[in-house]
Amino acid sequence: DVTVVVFPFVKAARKSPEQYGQEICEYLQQNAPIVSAFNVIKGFLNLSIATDYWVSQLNNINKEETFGTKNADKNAPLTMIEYSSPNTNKPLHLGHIRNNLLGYSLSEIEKAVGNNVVKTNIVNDRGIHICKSMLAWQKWGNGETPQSSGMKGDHLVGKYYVVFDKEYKAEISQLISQGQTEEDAKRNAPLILEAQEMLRQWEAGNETVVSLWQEMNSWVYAGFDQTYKALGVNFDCIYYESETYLLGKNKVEEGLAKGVFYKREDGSVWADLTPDGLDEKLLLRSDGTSVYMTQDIGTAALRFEKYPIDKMVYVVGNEQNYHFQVLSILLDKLGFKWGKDLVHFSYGMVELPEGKMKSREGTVVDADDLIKEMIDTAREVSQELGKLDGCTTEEAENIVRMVGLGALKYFILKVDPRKNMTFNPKESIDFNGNTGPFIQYTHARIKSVLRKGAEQGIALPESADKSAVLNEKETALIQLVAEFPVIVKQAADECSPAVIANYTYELVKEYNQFYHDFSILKEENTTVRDMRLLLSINVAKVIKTAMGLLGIEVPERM
RNA sequence: GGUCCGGUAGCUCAGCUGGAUAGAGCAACGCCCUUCUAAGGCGUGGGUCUUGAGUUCGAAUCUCAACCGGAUCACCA
Repeated sequence: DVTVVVFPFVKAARKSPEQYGQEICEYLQQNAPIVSAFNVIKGFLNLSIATDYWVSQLNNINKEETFGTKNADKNAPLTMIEYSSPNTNKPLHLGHIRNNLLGYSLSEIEKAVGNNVVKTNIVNDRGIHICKSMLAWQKWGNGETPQSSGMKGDHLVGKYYVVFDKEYKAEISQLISQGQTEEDAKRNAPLILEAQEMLRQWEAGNETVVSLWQEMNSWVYAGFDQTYKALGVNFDCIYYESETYLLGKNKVEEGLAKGVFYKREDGSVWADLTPDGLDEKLLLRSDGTSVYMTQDIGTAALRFEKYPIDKMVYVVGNEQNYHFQVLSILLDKLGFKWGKDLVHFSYGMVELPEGKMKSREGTVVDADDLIKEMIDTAREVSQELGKLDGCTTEEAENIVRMVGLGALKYFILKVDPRKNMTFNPKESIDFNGNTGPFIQYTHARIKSVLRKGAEQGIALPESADKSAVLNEKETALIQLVAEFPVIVKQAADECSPAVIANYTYELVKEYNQFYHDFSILKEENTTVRDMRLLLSINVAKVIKTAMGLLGIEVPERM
């Protein structure tokens, strides 16, 4: 009799031959009544476990200049990633931070798997919301500027957006007390009428309005640049809605001519998506002006004209799932072959313990405030622990900045991007446990060992000797390090920086145990010592590379 | 109401392409610095993986249903 045993090999990659062999043997003992087969397999596995297997793995790893990161050649596929897309009427907040970090990390990961990447941004620099800030500034600003007030430009403009909202609400409640319904009051309040008039003036090219608009936007851009710089994100090309919002109209007109869309009696243009299981969608208002969707069609067309894009990724919150579903179908209907292929990287919202952030209710976590708080906390912790006592102020500040930002970025990137996440401002972000600083600390520790080694005249090894005997921690570490390129690939496939974050944590945890249990420089057997040094060097390299993919810097000491 | 997403320890999250005793961190308690950085390591307690059926040798993982929570369905962006 012959019994065929099918054994799951799926997880085999993460286990050593010893572990895996033992598993197979145990399984067979329990499940397969074939003693001879059991013995054959056992014998085979014993043969396959060469003593120098893991050492040679380590040497292979060491030969790779970088881990899973290649320099893309010109012919490699081009991925365009859009992220950030802020409105220019208020400063960036925690939601934007998540968007920015995900977008940036995603582009780094795309590069790491060999693609060319163009990072882009669409700035919503026009519309009624900007007019609200402008109007409030005109009425109550007394000519205040970033220079005169010392305020960051985006915060200044945001302040007047809030002022508008306050005054607008006051008008509404007054109108309601005069007997109007809430709906009517919202529509008839003098302030909103004035803002709408201002938007019409802007579209008509009124010089005063346009120059005010330009001035206030320039304040905002200066502010945004500062925040982007602090966060360490950047863009290869930036699109402005004011320059692209009319372009979609042509495409819609073409679609209308082709009979893809239809016009209603009042002159508005619609797409009928009921065959796709969706509703009807407005594309041009009855007065001929364009809406959000029209603009996105135009911007997409513009981008594809300029770049040979193979993959277009929109990093936009999951509240816009419907929008991108529709956009994809519309582009397809218009005959753009890439319409169906666009990727909406739909990330979850950042929520506070009491619920969603609402800018109107002032329950937003401001990006600049948060960044500053994180760095301040890092400074306090460092001082308490006396970690940076030997450093110059400049060095210390740089390290403190890296650690504070590392804590913030890792906190956000370690969770699955698709899921909503909770941020509790009262319980500030931790510096212990599964955190950015924990990982940075391990890197600094390794660097410290290497420095000490150099001081003692121990040369850094080029390769490990095959006679080195490995302990369990060491083989586990080599396995983890060797796995890194697979992880990067997986992160790219799943569009998930969190995969890299969680892997790095696992690696670092393992290294800390090793570090605690075994000494490196004090090891008397130089073969073992060199192997450990080589292992440490490679762990540090992986940490640095992996954190780099998350946009997190790692210090040499901390 | 239609569509989509989620529900794992007190809290924040991994694990989900089916596989062994469901893992971390935080919080609580206890231990370890004359030894390469204690932002570290070790240990203890803490679970009906929302519920119920189904498929399977085997389900946190796949299917269906229910319950709970969120998003979305604008002549806003």
